[in-house]
Amino acid sequence: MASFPYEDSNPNPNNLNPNPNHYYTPFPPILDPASFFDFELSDFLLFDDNNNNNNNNIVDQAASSSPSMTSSEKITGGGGVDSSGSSTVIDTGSSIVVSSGASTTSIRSKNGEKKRKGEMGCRVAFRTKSEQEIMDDGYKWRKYGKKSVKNSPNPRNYYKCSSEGCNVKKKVERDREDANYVITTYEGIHNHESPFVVYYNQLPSFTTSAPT
DNA sequence: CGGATTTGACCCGCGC
DNA sequence: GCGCGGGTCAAATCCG
Repeated sequence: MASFPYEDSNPNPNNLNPNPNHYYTPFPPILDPASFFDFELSDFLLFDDNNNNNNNNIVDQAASSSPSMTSSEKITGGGGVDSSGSSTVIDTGSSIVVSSGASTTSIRSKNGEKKRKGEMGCRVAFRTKSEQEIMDDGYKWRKYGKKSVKNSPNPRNYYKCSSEGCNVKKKVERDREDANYVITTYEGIHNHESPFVVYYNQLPSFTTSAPT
């Protein structure tokens, strides 16, 4: 497997992950994504709030303008997450983008105090070809909102990680151009292990090392 | 019956 | 200042 950036052993001192004790992205170390996920991984999108002022448009660009290769070029060329850029490309035409979360947009917490989105940690968006919008990524999510999106016939669903004390959120929406694709955006970093990982590590026939 | 989901209302930032 | 759009809340409802 190409080197996904979700491993916590990233030696890069510029690693944007504020919490090196956990996975760089919300993904558990799935050994065989093709079997674990019932969808075709088609397009990863990179957010780089530090280097790109308009990073929020990346999803829109990838969603509205069909060629997914453009997003790949952004990632490899920008190298916002890892200057080497090599870890961002996972497959031809597919790329992953992780944001450090430096957005200045304020959000409101329950008690009324404001937080910056940047404090949410990294943000990861990717597009997948799937009939299902709900993808089991090993974490337990609780739906807390649904909104129709402008210029899109498809609603956007909002989920929070149901683990206590974990503020990771994800948004799921269908590609406005191609309903066969689902755009998933993760915000924040889990402060706990994936239940899948815990279970996985307990299996006697497997160790923590991932196969090649 | 308890937890998850639904869904309309509400809040806030931003652009005009 | 106002309207729009995105994001969140929370009561009602659903479901196992």
